[in-house]
Amino acid sequence: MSRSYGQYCGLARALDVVGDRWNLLIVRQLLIAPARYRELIEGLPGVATNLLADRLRELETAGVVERRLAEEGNAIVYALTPWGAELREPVESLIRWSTPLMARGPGGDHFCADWLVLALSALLAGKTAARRSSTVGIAVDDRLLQLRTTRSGMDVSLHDGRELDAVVRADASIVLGLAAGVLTLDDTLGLVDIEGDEAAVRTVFNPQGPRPGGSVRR
Amino acid sequence: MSRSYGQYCGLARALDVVGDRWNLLIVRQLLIAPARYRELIEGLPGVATNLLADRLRELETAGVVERRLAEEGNAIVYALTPWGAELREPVESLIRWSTPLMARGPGGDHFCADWLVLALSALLAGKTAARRSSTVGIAVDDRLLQLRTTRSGMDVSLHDGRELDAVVRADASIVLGLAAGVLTLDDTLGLVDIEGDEAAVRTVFNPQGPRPGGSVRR
DNA sequence: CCGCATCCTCATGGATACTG
DNA sequence: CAGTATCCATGAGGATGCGG
Repeated sequence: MSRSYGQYCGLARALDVVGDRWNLLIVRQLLIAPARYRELIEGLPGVATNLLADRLRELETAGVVERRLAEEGNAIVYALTPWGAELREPVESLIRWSTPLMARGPGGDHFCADWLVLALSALLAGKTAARRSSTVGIAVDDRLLQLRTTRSGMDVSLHDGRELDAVVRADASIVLGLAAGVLTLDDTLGLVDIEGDEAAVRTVFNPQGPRPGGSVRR
Repeated sequence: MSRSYGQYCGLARALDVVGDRWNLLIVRQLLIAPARYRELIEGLPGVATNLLADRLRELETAGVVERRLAEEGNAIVYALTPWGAELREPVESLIRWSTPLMARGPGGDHFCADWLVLALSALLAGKTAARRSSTVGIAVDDRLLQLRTTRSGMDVSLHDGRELDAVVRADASIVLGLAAGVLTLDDTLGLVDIEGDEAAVRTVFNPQGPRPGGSVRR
């Protein structure tokens, strides 16, 4: 790979830059948050260290990734350039497209709760009816994500320590089902733990409110 | 390649299906129009014949592509399944992202005017102010595309023989510049040929009308 | 002709060991 | 910790063959 398609076509030229194996997954990790080399290795199970180094160099010369110096000390942090960050749209489009593939469940695949940051962003965009601002935590495994809704839109990220109006705990596949609209909170009684302001959680995952006849837990 | 990432992540699973080299370009060709094997070879300069056969089989078993029998006779025609056609969104997102890469111009790359069907669709979506319905032809090299605008949106395809309100002729890079909003019709005096209803063309490429002080040709 | 399948060569990816 | 270096398996690319 790394060989150019040699076609004057937007898709072909885009793939010349990000079409090589692992490249878009590196972008995924950096869309979740800037990261150090070691964190990238951990967030990309299966990648070979030399490949990661090669890809980071290629993406840097292409203008997608940049190396920064960490605030504390001399550590290197990789982050997306502004143009690289614009890959959020195509990446989230692919995540939406993959819904039928995710419905099979995890199988034996690796899983990292951080990946849900992008999936939630992709699946909930434009769907959450935010009548009021709130910040909801999503706890999966031992990771905590946060979902902020405002009148102007929503934003998903890793938890940054701020106060949460509510916390939901559930398996990844449940969270994905809720976000994709395949499941409702009422469908998943007993599989989802809610602490705090349940109404805030419903605003995110179940805007139309409880179903006629559905019971509300807790 | 063709090796799975083994990650329970929408992006990784999407790339397991369409991330292999050539796969998304095959999808591109089929988004433009269903095609026969020979047409795919011609629209994918550089692909090896065995690779194309392999990829088509993989995409078929994955449920992205299907083989159909041509109306006349026993020829095989490849087309996208409904799920495969939903790749239009991620593909057009990547095309929008690639705008800086296309601004360099064609260089020595292959070019096929059909590819503009997707680029125009990606770049003009939501931008054309269609006060009235019209059908405009775009002539590049010896190919003719058509662009239909209605109040409900727009649609780009290969010309299907219907009557055209106007025909624009220009180089690919000019057409792309116009579609991306980097160029206006007034910028490109002498580089764009317009026959027929010029107002219909402006509705597509230059909704805000001629610039203050800009002159109108013909 | 069209629609592939085979064969061969070489670049690329994957795994592991190693180094500043 | 942040990468290189090395070796080997795999996959891409090109030419060619072959049945319908």
